[in-house]
Amino acid sequence: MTDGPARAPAVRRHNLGLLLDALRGAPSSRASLATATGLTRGTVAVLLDPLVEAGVLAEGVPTRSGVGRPGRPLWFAATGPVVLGISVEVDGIDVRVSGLDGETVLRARRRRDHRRHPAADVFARAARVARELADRVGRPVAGAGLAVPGPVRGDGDDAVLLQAPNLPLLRGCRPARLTGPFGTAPPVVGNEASLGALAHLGEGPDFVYVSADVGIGGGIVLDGRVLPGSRGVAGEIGHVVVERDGRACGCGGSGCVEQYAGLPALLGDAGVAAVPELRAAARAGDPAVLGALGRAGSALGVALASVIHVVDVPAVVLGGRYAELGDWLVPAVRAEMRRRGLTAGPEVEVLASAHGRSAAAAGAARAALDRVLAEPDLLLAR
Amino acid sequence: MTDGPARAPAVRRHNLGLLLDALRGAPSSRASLATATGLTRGTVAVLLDPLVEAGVLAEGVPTRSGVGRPGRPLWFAATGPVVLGISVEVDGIDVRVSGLDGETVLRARRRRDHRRHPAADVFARAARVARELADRVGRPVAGAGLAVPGPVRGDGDDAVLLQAPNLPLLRGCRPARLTGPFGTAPPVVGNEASLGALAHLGEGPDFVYVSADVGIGGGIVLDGRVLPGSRGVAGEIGHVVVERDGRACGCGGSGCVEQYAGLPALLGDAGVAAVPELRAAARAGDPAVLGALGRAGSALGVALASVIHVVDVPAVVLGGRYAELGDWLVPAVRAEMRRRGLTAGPEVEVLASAHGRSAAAAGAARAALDRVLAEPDLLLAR
DNA sequence: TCGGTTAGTTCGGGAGACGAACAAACTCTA
DNA sequence: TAGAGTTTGTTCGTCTCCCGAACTAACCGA
Repeated sequence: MTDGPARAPAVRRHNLGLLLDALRGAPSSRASLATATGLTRGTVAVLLDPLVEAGVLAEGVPTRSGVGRPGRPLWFAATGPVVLGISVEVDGIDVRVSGLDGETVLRARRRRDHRRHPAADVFARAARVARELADRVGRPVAGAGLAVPGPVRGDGDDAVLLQAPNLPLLRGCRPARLTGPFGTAPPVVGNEASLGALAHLGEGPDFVYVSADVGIGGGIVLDGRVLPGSRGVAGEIGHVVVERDGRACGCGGSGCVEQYAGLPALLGDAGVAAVPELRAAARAGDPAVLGALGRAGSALGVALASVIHVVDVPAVVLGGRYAELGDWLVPAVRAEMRRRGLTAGPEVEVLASAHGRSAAAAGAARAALDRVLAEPDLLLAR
Repeated sequence: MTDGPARAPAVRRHNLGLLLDALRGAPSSRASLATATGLTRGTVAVLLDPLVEAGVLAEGVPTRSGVGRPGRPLWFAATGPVVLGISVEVDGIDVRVSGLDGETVLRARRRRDHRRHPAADVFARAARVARELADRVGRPVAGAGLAVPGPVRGDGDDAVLLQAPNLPLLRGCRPARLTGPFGTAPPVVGNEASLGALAHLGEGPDFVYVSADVGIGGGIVLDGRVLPGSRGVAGEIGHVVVERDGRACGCGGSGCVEQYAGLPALLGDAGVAAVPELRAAARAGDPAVLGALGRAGSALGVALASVIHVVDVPAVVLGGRYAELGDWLVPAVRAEMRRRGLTAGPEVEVLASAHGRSAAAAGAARAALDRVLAEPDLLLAR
């Protein structure tokens, strides 16, 4: 409701969003929803009854609890609409189907090298895979989120993928037009790291997410929303400087964290070829590998100290391939940040992502869910 | 309208805010406001007539323009309510009185060393000075903004000044309770650098503001609002790292920009005692001083490159004492950012503040104005 | 002087939330 | 076991606020 005049329906939409948001936590009766949201019991009934009618919400038997007439709990129906999270990656497609309560219903990963395929082909295929999965679930689709491997500007059908370092053929395309709509609306399109951040909202409404893949990406979540940036490239934490006259970087600068804590740098420093190997050596106690991990974590800690001084969030989540290396990186990052006046633990928490490589699809589903619950008409349109 | 249920009055408030916002630009007739906002002519009249009645808005004579009945322009009355911007600083109080159109009506600076005075005394005096100024203007006060020299957590009466490096006696106080309300509401309380940023909204809705005084402060403005931070200390750009093993900093870390581009570092490097002297020497072409300015600007550019990679804004404004040194700092900052892949000019603009030392009071007035226009009931309450 | 056009006002209607009243369902107590 | 007390869900009248259409007012041009 940032722009444009408000009319009566906007009030309904707002209040319905409030109710669905409250319902996200646990099943509740109309009366408890009323006290939770500040609405009247009557209003709650008027707003939710159409959704019960439409099969979006299910109504349980009265649950006795203390004195008075017991309330009948409402929850998101197990046969009601779902949202899709779709992540288009260099080497495949990752899809997740979630219920409106956020629970994962089904997930799948299809491996395929996308580097030689044109944008229309890649996104059409992604959409097909996602729709097949939804068909298998047999529940209507209320919306979708689409994670893409590069910065995005604009929203919905007009969203354009500005560049894609690892998939040059996708550059400049409009992903939502290539997939078509899901339910009645185009998918929410976002950068994979930005959307990946959203998968970690359980950690709180404010945090920084840093994810390593080929480069270092990230997302900054403030008040439950990802910082978009005016050109769609916010959260490029890989190019935060840790040493002004340090190693040359592909961006043209020198001393960017990516050159110290990026996967290529880390693997090179450790003298191994791939992450699983690195993990195994670290677990075996290889001192050279442990040293490399400590140095990478320390560089990351320097960069994150800068970031946190700027955006002031109380938590850091390490994701992507970093998640697999959390046992060694997290302590190193913590130590460096503590050294820089940010008391890790009570003040700034540092932790490894529990999602790992599927964070983008999970976050895309979450973005779709947020959209649908904020725009509940999408649930009744079909 | 982030939280809580929406009722009919919220719609009115929203739409009235929309109208006043549209009116901020230039006088407009009811009909043109209607087309600008998407409301009906009738609705515009219903919403604005009480404000005309109350003397907040003034109505002009019909202005003939083309065919048809000419509209009667409305604007913020020159005798209507004003907002106050108050900045409490180490060495004095800066106050600005602004009309609802944002025009400055009156300003004043009272010098006084605050270091030995307790918080209650300092803020009571600031409030008295501000109220005196408002009395002299003879227009009612609709609201105020209060800039304080340290990080702030909370809002309104509950806002607490977490610390004040240069005025230790103010630490932990609740400024809004010490000044009392202005109009019917407590002042908007914010950090001087955060609010100072708001003074530069003319440059666009998204930018980074960096201000040097004793330390380096800053504010990040996104979509016209200052990033608050979860602990009230967002925008601490002074502690962005430029050289991980560089000079030790008071924050406990090492290599923070503040140690390279802060005023003490800059003056020490240049071998002069104060900013005016520095300016004079630079203007005279003193090579040592020019070198020091170049080095400081370059360090600042490194830090700002990091910041911009994180928050992705298209402009940087140098304020505080930096503003006076813009002629030499701006080119150095630009050069360093360009070197790091951020094309200064078209992509990221770098410029010096036109407000200089009065930015905090100006920004505080702007914050108050935004609050009042978003909550137009404040205009009718008195 | 009379259409054409735009501005401002008035009035009926609709959307949506509130509050009070009421029926339903359960617990507790005498 | 009956009734009092309590809480839930529903219904209905009322209020606020907006829209759209109709009407009057004011100005231009032929």
